[in-house]
Amino acid sequence: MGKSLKKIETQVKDKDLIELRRMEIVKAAVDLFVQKGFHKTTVREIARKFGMSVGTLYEYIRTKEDILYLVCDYIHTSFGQRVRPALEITPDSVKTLNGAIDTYYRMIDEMQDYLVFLYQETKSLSHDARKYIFKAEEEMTEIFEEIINRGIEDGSFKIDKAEAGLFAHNIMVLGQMWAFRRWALQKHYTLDTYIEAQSTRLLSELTS
Amino acid sequence: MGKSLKKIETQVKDKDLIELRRMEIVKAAVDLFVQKGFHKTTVREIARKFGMSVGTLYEYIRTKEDILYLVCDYIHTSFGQRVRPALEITPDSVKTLNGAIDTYYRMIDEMQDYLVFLYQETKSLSHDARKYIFKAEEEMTEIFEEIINRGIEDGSFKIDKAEAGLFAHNIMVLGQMWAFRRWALQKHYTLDTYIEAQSTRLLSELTS
Amino acid sequence: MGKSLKKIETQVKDKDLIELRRMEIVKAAVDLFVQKGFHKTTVREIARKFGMSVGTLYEYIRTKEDILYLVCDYIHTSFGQRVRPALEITPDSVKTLNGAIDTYYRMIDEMQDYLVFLYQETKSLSHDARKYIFKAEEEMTEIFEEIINRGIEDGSFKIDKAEAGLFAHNIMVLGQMWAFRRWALQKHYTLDTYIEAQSTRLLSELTS
Amino acid sequence: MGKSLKKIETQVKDKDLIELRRMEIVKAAVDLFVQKGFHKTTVREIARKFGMSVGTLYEYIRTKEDILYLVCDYIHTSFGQRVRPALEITPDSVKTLNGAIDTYYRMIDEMQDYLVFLYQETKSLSHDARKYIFKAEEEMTEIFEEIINRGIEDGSFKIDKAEAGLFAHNIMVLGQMWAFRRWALQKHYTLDTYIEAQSTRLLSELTS
DNA sequence: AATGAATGAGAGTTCATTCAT
DNA sequence: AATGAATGAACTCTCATTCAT
Repeated sequence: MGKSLKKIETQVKDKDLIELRRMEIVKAAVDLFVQKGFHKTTVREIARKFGMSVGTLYEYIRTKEDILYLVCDYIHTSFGQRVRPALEITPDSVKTLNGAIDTYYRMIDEMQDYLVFLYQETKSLSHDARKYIFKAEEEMTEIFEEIINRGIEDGSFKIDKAEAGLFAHNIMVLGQMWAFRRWALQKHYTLDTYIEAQSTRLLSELTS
Repeated sequence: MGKSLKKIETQVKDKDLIELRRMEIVKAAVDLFVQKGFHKTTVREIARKFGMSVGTLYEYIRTKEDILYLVCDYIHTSFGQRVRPALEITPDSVKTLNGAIDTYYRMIDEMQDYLVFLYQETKSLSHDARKYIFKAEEEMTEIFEEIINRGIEDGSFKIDKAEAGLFAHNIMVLGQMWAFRRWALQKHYTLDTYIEAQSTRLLSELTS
Repeated sequence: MGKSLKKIETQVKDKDLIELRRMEIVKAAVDLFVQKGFHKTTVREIARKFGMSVGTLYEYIRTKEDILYLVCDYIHTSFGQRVRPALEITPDSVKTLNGAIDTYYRMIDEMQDYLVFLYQETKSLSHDARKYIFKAEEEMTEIFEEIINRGIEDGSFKIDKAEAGLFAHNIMVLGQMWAFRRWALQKHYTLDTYIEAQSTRLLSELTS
Repeated sequence: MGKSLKKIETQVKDKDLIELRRMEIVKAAVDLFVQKGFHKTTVREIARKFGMSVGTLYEYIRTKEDILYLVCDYIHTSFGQRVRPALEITPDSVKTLNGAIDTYYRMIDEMQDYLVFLYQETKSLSHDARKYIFKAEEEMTEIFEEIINRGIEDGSFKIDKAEAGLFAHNIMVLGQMWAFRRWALQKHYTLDTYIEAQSTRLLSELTS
C-alpha cells in the first residue's frame, strides 16, 4: 500500500535518494500540473521548481510521463493514506458510514484541485499506469461497500445487498461532485451544509 | 441556443459558408479529439479529415483552441438539442421526471465518449470559453430543477424547495457517473437496469 | 536505376519539389558529412547550408538518418551514372577492360572523399538501407565480371571462369585502395602512374 | 612497439596501475565499439563493463576520444604482436612470403570485426592520433616490402624494386578485402580457398 | 584512489501558424 | 476562397564531464 506498482528505471542507485528526490519532483510538479495542465507544463519548469538541473531530474525518471504517473500515484496514495486511518469502524453502522462520508468529503474539499486534475489527465497515462490508478479508485469504493454490507448484516440498513456496490459508487460520486461542480454548488452551500444535506439524504435512503 | 456566444474572428466574410465549414471542421475534429485528446491531435490531421488544406482551415478559425471551443460547444449543443425536445412536460410530475431521467441517461450512454472528453479538456479552454461551457451545463441543470419544482408545487414531491437545486445536480451527476465509471458499473449493470435502479431510488427519495 | 528503393515519407506532396529539395539537402549535407562525419554534423548545420529552416528540412525527410541514406544513395548513384556510360564494350576485350579500369579508377580519384565516407558511415544506416547500398556495390562488381567473362569466352583472357568473380573484386579493391591509402601511395605515384602500374599487372595476369 | 606515442594525461600517478586499468578499459570498450560504433557507445556503458565507476574511468583518461585512441592502438598493436613473431624469415623467399601472407590473412579473418571498426572510426580520432595509427599500418607494409625486396635480391622475384612497395600494399589490401567484402566473398570462398587463390596469383606474378 | 550524483549545453524533432501564390 | 510549403520557437531527452565526498 502506498508503494507504486509500476517500476520506473533510473540511473541513480541509492534507493533512499531516489525516494527522496522523487518526492521532491512530485512536490514540484503537482502544483504546476494542477495549474497549467500536464501538456502545458515543461520539464524545464519542473526542474526549476525542483531546484535542480534537467539532467538531474532525468536521473530519477525516464520520461515526462513518468512524472505524471508519479504525481497521480502520489495523489491517490495521499487520499488513501489519509482517509483510511480516519475511518473508524464502530459497532454503530450508521455512525460509521456517517463518519466515513464526512472524512471522505472533507478530504475531497481539501484536495479538490488534485481530484479534478486526476480526472483530467489520467488519459495521458499509458494503459498500464491508467489501470493501476483505476485500481486505487476501486479499492476506495470497496471500503464504502464493506461498511454498507456490515450495516445490512446488522440490520441497520434496509437495502438489498446487490445494491451495496452501486450505493458505494453513489456516495463517492456525490462527494466528488463537490469538486467538479464547485462553480454551482459553492454558491449555495458551504462544505458543512453540503455534507449535512447529502449524508442526511443518503442515510435516510439506507435506513428507511 | 446553439449559437456560440464567443465570437471567433475569420478571414472569410460569407456567414453561411462560415457556419457550414465550421460544422465540417467540428465533425472532423471531434472524433480525433475524443480518440487522442486535444493536445495529441495536430491541426494537420484535422485538416486532412476535414478534406481541405491547413490554410483553408485557418480561414475559419484563428487558433487551434478555437477548434476545441467549437467542439465543446457542439457537444453541449447536441446534448441540449436532443434532450430538450424529448422532455415531455406532462401533468404527472413523477412521470415527467422519470421520462427526463430516462432521456438524459440514455443520451449520456450514447455520448459517453464525448462527455468524458468534455470533462477532460475543458481546462484547455480560455477562461471565457470555459465559462460559456459551464453555463450550458447550468442550463441543463435548471431544466431538472424546474421539473422538480413543479412536482413540489403540485404536491407530488415532498422535499423542501431549497433542495431542488441540489437534487437536480444529483440526478445529473448520477447519470454522468455511468460514463465516468463504466469500468466498474458496466460489469454489473446494463443501461436499462442502471436507469431502473437509480431512478427508482431518486424517485422514492422525492416522493416519500 | 538511380531511383531510391527505399521510400522516405514526407509532409510535402509535390513530387518534383521533393526531388529538387532533396537534391539540395544532399548537396548541403554531403560536404559536411565528409568533412566532419555524420554524427558530428548537426541537422541545424545542414539546414543552414541548405538555406532553409530546420522545419522545412524536416518536411522532406523523417529522421537525420534519412539524410545519411540520401547522401549514400546519391554517391553510389553518381558513381554508377558516370561509370556506366563511359564503359565502352568493344570487341577487343583487353582494350575494354583497360578502359573500364581507367574509367573506374579515375572516378575513384575524383570521388575519393565520398568513397571513404561511404565505407565509414554505412554502418550508421539501418539494416535495409545498408543492404540496398551493398547491392549497388555488387552491381558494379558484376560489370567487371562480365567484361572478364567475355574476354575468357573470346580467348583473350586465360583464367578459369570460376575466378572471374574474384578477379572483378580485386580490380575494384585495388582501385579503392587509391583512396584509402593515399597517405602512402600518393607519395610515390600520380594517378596516371598508379593506373598504369596496376592495370599492367592486372592485364598481364589475365593474359598470360 | 606497443607503447603509445601519444601521451594521455591522468589524475593517477602510479604508472603500472595506469597500464593495468587502461588495459581493462580497452577490453571493456573494444567489443562495445565494434558492436555499436564509437558514437553510440556511452561512457557509462564502458564504465559498467569495466566494472568501475565513471569517476574512476575518468581517472585514467581525459576524454572519451582517449578511449577510442586506446582501442585503436590496442587493435593495431595486437595485430603487430601476433603477426610479427609468426613471420619466419627463411632463406626461401617464396616460402617466406607465402607464410607471411598466410599468417596475415588468417589474422585478418580472426580480427575482421576489429579491422572494419578501425577503418570506420579512425576518422573520429584527432589528427595526431590518426597519424600514429597510420604509422602502424605503414610499419606492417614495410615488413611485406622487405620480404619482397629480399626475394628480388636473391633472384626469387622478378619484379622491379621500384614496385616492391606497391606490391606490398596490394598484398595487404587483398587481405583486408576478405574482411570488407565478406558479404560477397564468403559466399564463394572459405578462408583456405581464398588464401590459396590470392597467394597463388600474387606469387605467380612475382616469380614469372 | 574511488565513487556516482549532478550538470547543462546541445541534440533531434514537432507543429501551430503564416503568407506568397 | 483555397492552397500547402515554409517557418522557427519550443519541446523532450541524452550524455560527456566534473567534483564533493
